[in-house]
Amino acid sequence: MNVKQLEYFAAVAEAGSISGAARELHVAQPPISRQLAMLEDELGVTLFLRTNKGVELTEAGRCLYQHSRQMFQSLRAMADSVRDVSAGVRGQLKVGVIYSDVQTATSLLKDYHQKYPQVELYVRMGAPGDLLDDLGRRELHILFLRSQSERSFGLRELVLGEDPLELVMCRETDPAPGQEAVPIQALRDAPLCLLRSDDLWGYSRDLLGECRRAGFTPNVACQCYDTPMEMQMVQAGFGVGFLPRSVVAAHPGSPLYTKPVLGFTTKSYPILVWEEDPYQSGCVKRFLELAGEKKL
Amino acid sequence: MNVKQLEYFAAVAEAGSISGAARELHVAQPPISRQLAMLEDELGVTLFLRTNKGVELTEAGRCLYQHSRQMFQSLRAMADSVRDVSAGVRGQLKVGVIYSDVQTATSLLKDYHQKYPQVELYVRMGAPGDLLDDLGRRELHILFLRSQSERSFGLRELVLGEDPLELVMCRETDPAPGQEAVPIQALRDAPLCLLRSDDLWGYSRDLLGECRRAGFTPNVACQCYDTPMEMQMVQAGFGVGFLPRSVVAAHPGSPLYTKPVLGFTTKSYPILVWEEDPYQSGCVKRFLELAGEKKL
DNA sequence: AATTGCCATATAAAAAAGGTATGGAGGGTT
DNA sequence: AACCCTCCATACCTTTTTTATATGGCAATT
Repeated sequence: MNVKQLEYFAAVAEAGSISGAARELHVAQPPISRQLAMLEDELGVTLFLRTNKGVELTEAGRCLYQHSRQMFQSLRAMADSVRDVSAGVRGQLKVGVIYSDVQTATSLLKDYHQKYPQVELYVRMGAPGDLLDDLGRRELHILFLRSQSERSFGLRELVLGEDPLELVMCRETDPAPGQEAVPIQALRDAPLCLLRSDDLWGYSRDLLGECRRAGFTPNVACQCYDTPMEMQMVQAGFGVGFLPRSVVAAHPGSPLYTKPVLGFTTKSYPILVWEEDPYQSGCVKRFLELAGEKKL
Repeated sequence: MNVKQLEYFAAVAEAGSISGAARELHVAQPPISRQLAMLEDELGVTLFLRTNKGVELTEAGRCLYQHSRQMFQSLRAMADSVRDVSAGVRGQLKVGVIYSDVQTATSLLKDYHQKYPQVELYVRMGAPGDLLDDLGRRELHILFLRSQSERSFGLRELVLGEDPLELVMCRETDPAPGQEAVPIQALRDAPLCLLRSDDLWGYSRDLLGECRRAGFTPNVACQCYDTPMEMQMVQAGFGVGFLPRSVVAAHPGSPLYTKPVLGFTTKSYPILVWEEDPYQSGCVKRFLELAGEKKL
């Protein structure tokens, strides 16, 4: 059974005659007769009653006609669907996001979803190491990370913005109350809650280095495995945290607030990370395009 | 787009390589390469990533693969469906039944439905004239009628059985209480409820002729257009009816009962009537076959 | 009786698909 | 490092399939 045979068949059914269908299809009459006969042969069924002024569908022919209409529609839908997937209009996009990039990610993903509403989005939050593992296993397409994550070979990245690193505190733990910025010396006695320094974020290390340069070793009250936990600890009064400003700014109702460290200008950069791959899926390509535009 | 192209494509997708699919399909490798390229060209889409040890589906390819599996299934289902319709295993059967044939019809249709459960049955009850009109308009395939209906040209019929014509009465109107059969003379004074004599049933006429031969003209209290109405009138005490025995026997709880007219042997024959047509639909053919077997 | 429109068949021409030979590319092996 | 092996793509030729042309039969209409 052939698509062309079905098309001929449907044309004959609609024209009510073989020669009529031939005129409609701009082919000669005998080929249609023959293809029809072959179709009937293959099915072992009479599809038309041949009368002297045309042909008439049998019950089986009517059945085939209905099915073939659906078949044509399915074929069109299939082609469209495939083209959409290829263009990145339809498909799947699996994204990993570290805790501190939630705001950046949700904002960009919102724009993306508005532009490509048919793409199924899968989003997971996690520690950068886990996310990078999943990226390597091709279980994620794109990660939202921070710039100081360690680089693996074959990964590409796109900087999405910049984010000053600031101290996080609440009123009770503020090491420099009333001041806009905190002098580094004010950290001499303030207990700190930092992200684990052997984790992929490097900025805790940077702060410690700054303190050492200022002549003291700070009091690290707690090492946190992830950003939300650090914020919880800071909020509980364990000490002063140190995070990208936007992370804290994203919780407007929170008692926490941030202040820059005087003279400390190192910044954190939210980045996209993905596998180098010349045959990237359409969805990933479109997403990266959009991210590139948004950044400009 | 071609079914063969889809088959090649699916085989390649399953084998993971073009040459593997070629071995599987017992064709050379280049034709498959070529058909695949043509399919990709037509869709404007890359379906496989060519690697050095085979090929790998792209997202679009995966999409096409899923669709094509469904497509193959639909094609098979279509062919099966068409063959079933042609064989009369699936389809529609539209049947008309006169009032007095309800028992015969339901019994035969029950057997038919048991044997061909996938056929959609449409059943309507009506006066023989209306049913014959619908048969002529091809809105019904088969009628259950009685033998004395007038014959139209091009109609065929099959006798399904025989049914003695008997008087219908209740205790109050019994013209020969205590007797097994009613002598014709007992009808001299009994009011009769008969089916319209110019209707297609002729047996009312036969009874009147019998009375005339016995030397009297009976008292026709009421002419009924249909059998159920006649039974209602008889039950209401208007008079004695005259119907095929099975019609009354089908109402076991009824106060009505029948008795033969002494010496009256004309019978009513339930028949099937259908259009003479060499290209009868499969369902009709199977139904008539079954009716023929049952009769034997 | 002749004409017309329809479908089916036979044959020749065109198109499509398949087969063979071959080359380049990337891995693995010696 | 040279070689071989597998895989895919291309070129070219052969076979098959499909189309077009010509023709005949059939039934209905003029």
